[in-house]
Amino acid sequence: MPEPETLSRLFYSRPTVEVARDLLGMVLVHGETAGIIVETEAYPGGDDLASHSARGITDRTRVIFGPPGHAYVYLIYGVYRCLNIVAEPDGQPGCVLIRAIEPTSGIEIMKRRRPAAKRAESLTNGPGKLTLALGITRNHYGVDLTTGPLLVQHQPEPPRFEIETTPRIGITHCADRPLRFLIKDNPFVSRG
DNA sequence: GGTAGGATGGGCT
DNA sequence: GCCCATCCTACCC
Repeated sequence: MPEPETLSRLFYSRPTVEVARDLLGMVLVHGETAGIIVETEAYPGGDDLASHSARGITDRTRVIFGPPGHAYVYLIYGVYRCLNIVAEPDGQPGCVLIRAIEPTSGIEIMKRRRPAAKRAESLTNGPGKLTLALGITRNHYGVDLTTGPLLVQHQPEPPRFEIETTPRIGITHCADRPLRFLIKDNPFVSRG
């Protein structure tokens, strides 16, 4: 049984869409809690007006233009936090929103952090839910995911799965672009 | 089964 | 001052 391997900087230093697809099936780890990434969205920047980086470098978007493999965390609707992972080579914008995970470790801890979740499937089936369950806050803005304690690893024995592609959720600009990726028939995605 | 409305704060014009 | 890459509750089939 091989040891789980942490994804390297090179993994993230590729086109945003490729990184978004390849992150499916990887394991997101934070402390005692962990889960398999089952749903992502690509925000490639450039002419994609849905991307926060589309209007250039600001205090908030600076990390998206920096070296890949770092966390872009932001506050949404004044209430929740969304976790993104920076892609593309250093200097080019692009990040991947983690939208849902399938819990694998620390499920009791997650339940304590998510008292509103009635079923196991609702623990982490949304971007705001999974950051609560994993204990991710804006203090994680800019942290390096290749070193931890927040990191992404290969599954030792990855199962086979099909990838479904759809438009992204909850955006107004470029709402027709097929940049959302999910594991087909996985019950832990935010919506089928 | 479904959805309308509110919470709540920071980023940008 | 307006706009959100969301979630939960209440209420209605």
